[in-house]
Amino acid sequence: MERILIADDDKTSREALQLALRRDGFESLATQSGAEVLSLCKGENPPALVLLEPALPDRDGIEICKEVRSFSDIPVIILSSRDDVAAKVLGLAFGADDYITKPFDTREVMARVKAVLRRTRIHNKPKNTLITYENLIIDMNRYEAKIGGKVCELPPKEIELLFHLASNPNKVFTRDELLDDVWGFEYYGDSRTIDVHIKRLRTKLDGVSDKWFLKTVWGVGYKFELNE
Amino acid sequence: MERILIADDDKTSREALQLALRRDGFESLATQSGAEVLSLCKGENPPALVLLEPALPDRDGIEICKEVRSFSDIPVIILSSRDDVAAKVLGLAFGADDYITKPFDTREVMARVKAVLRRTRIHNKPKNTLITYENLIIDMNRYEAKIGGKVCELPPKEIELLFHLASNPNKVFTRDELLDDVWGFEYYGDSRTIDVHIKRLRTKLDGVSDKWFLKTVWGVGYKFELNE
DNA sequence: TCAATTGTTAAGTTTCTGTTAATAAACTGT
DNA sequence: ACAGTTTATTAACAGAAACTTAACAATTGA
Repeated sequence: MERILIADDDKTSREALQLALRRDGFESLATQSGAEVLSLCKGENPPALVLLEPALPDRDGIEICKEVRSFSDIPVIILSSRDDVAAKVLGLAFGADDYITKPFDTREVMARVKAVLRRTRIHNKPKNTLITYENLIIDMNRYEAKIGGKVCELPPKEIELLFHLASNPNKVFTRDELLDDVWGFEYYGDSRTIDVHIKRLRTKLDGVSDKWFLKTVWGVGYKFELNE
Repeated sequence: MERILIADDDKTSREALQLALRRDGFESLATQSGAEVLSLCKGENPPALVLLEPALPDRDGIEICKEVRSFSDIPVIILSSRDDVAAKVLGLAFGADDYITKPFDTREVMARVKAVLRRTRIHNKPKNTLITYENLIIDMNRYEAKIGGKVCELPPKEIELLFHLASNPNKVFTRDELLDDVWGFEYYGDSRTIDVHIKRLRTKLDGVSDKWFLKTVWGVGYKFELNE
């Protein structure tokens, strides 16, 4: 779930935005302080996007935008008042991704939030997308695996798990590492889940090759074992 | 002969520009309406460049610039008044290629027009507008598809989507990527839209060939699957 | 205006995913 | 080697998530 940070000192706007965000399945987080925007963006778990009112009490919004841009790519949408053209202009000049004029229609805000997230998501997609071994090809571009020339349909979680293991052949991963790497940082669930997915992969890759297979490392985790 | 579109509500400017353009061997075309700028740029025979005064009577010039950029690469030069800094900056932020401050020297305008055209011509390499596979031809020049020799009428969005998918056979596109690539960055809409268009395409291409079809990649997106 | 295209919504269906619990296997200390 | 303990395998189920589809609403252009 993506978290959106709302920085606005007007309570009414803030609440309207939080409500709209929640309705569309976003997590939200509000502050009135520019300093806090910065510390949240710098912190452990930065928001996916910032909705920024440029006239915050403690700091100039444009400065905030500039500074956020100096250390991260977190997208920023400026929530300027109708007549505050200067803020819009400067914001965009300093790297804001969009602007919205107050008073706003929350549906428009949501649409723009989604559009900006969509745009920014695109260019951080994985680069290295193809792995080939003896009679095994994993192509994350096509989202399919070829085993002995035959295309094997694998659901997303399974192919991602296989891809991750096969990207580091012979390296053992603990279940916790796999949950972090494949399921993602914030996943909270039982690590037996891994076992089940390994099992499902195994039944599909069963006896295909003796050069590679999914090996259990007892008491530790799993690895993609590759010989010769 | 390249055609330049002048969008300005001031008759004096317009005539000065038209004269200068003609003298340098350009065709010109003038309007006072923002809506017309858009329809001309979208039309059959779009201009090679737009000279845009941001304060048009019917629409905000910046919006126009943004919108033109959302569906094409036609270069735009902003003709802002001396004190309208906001328009300049916003215009550039939204993809304008240059700006000129009024009152202008027509020789300077011509120099910039030529410079911008030179720059953009380099990028506008001829695009591949024809795709052919086993009994499928997509001709984006004519905006039509032939399937088994028979012309199949497809509305614009559908053929654009099909063309884009078919341009990268077997590659999976997420809904977000398709919205960006086919609908454009500025599109604010729901990604379920993709599903509906896929469905419409499918009913039209149904069972035409077993060499290719539109495939759902569960949890990821869609692809144009091509065999052999 | 009408008709065609495009976008939205919601119900219905399919596929996948995580959990549980029973069973099997591997290790441990004696 | 044995009993006891820990860990892994497996199948079955329930719920969640994703896709399909149809019908309707909005938009666009003739």
